[in-house]
Amino acid sequence: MAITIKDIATALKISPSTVSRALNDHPNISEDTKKLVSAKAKELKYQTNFIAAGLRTKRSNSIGILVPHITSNFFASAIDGIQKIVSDNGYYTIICQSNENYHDELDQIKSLLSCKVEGVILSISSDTKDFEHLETLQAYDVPFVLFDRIAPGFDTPTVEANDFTGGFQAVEHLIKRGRKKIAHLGGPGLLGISKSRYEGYLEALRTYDYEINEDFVVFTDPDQKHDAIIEKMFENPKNRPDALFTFSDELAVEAILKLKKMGLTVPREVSVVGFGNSNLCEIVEPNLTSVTHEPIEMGEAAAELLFKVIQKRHIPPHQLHMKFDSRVVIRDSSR
Amino acid sequence: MAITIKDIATALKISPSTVSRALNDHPNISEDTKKLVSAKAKELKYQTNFIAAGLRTKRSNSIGILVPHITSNFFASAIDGIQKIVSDNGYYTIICQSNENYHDELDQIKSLLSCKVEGVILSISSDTKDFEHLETLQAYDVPFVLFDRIAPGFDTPTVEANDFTGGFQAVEHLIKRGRKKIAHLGGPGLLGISKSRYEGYLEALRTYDYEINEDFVVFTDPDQKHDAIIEKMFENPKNRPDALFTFSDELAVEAILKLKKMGLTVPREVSVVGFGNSNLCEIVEPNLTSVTHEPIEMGEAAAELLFKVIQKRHIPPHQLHMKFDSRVVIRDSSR
DNA sequence: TTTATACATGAACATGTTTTCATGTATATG
DNA sequence: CATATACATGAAAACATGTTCATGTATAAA
Repeated sequence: MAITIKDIATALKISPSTVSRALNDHPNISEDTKKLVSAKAKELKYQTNFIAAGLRTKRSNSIGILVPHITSNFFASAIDGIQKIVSDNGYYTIICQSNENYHDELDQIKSLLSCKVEGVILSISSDTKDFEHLETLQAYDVPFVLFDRIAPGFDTPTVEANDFTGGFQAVEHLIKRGRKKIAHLGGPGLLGISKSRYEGYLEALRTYDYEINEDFVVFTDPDQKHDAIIEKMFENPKNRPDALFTFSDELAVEAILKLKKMGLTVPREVSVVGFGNSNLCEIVEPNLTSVTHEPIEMGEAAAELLFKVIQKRHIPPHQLHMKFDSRVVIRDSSR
Repeated sequence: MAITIKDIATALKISPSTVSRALNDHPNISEDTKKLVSAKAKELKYQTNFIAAGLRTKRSNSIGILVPHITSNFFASAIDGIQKIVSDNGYYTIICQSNENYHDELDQIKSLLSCKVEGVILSISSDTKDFEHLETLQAYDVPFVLFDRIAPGFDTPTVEANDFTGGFQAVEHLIKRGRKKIAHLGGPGLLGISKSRYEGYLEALRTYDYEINEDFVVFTDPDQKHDAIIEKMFENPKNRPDALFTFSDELAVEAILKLKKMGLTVPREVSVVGFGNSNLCEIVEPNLTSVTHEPIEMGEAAAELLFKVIQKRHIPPHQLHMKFDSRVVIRDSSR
């Protein structure tokens, strides 16, 4: 049987209230009894029952994290960053996955509400078109921070990469390498980050007076086979792109593998630039040039923002919507 | 303000007890009132307060997962498998990382105890020498399942890969390819799985009457630089291994990259076999031959076992300690 | 001496649910 | 008709904690 504050109370012949206050370092309690209580607590190996405490205070000491999937370099590392801050604050995390699926996302939000999490860090799925569930969060007064993939029109902090400039820089880099026909393999069409990276691509082309060729742009689904798309994009020798900027490193790797299978050499015939600067970059051959995307720093920032909201501390306006700038890490795939 | 069972009760002019029973599908409640209650619950968007329910029932509807780190292909996928079963059972998970660090592991166990998780799936860190914290779990009557990396001598279910036969098969494969001097880059020395894979390596050598050369075996630390180790192992042309079996795919990839830098061709001069059959295998050049290690299936099995213990259902002895057999997936790195 | 004030503590209630025990009604059995 | 039984429900306790309110003591101020 687990021991409670009552046990400590009877052992010391004082009231449970005093024990509770002593443990919570309440100013009304004398130093003497505080010492007595904490000594006894240690002796009896007392562990706070967070459930009971939470029921009373309506605080669960937990926050929820909802991401599309944890088996992804970016999100796994982001969670890493979040958890660091969260445990520093004495909280714990409940991690949920939406599997890039709107209905799962809804369910998970509901279950987070049932757990009475005090806040949520969330990255919307590529399947999500409407945002009623976020309104539900607001209705229940559960603060949340939108992470990486943000939903527009909510008065809540956001943490994202500067996808636009990231895309711009990637393409600018290819242009400066002398590439003339630059293609783009985009992400899921519904996602804002897909659009932003694509806009960056477009803007770079415009800036350098490049012609925009719609055949050179394809948006992809996450669970789709991409081989055929890549093949189609590069099969015509007369009108073949000589460079490719992809939405993610994963896509870039797929592309490199496929291009090599098609007998095209990277980077000589086709240069490739990915997005994410993940560990894959130094494994694939040739090593992949990529745009940085800092999951750990972004995760930490998101968690810190969330705690500021939870603690109702003031957030200076310029910190409310954080954009992490990217840079291009040049490797062999575009040299 | 969140809606409670009382709100439903007053709205329907019945008692909270009836509402509770109706929601929990208690047999004493008539079908009519059940329908009435669930309709009202839906109308008011009632969400069970798991905290309050948990206080009463001493059940938290949560289980803990404690792994060395979630940013690893294997553990991320394992968590995926676990979560599938867990959410099917109406539970949620609290995921903690030990960062391969014994003290963090202790802390996390304590915090899981405070959260009153009903069970724990855990994979010990490579730093863990003693197992007092597991005795604490037992003392508090919290059931746990040891996952992948097991601690010896506990009367609790275990789920692991058959690392011994995995190692054996990997090396047997290299032998059958005609390799004569087979080296082994092992995992952290304290881990049972490192030892088992190494034992499999040894046993294969013995079975085929190979000489055992101690210079060809090195155990590695997880946060150590491995380049120097690999260089040393292969620098001497007179006594250079012609094959390498590594503890993990990550190590194998590191080895392949380093070997190529050293001007050695894989697989002609050195064949390499990894362990894990992760997504890296088809990215690295040449594609990596590897031993399968099924994280999703193992995760599912662990979760199912844990629920059997939690529900005090009988576990047939042969299911108590599950070993997942591996097979060698042959790719270019050993062809 | 009386009154105010600070301080340390205890009694009792509140949190939202589940569950035991009690209760009342309707039906079946003797 | 009286009693037993099943059934549907309500009242109240229980879970472990935090917190409000009350209380008593000791010290300081008038």
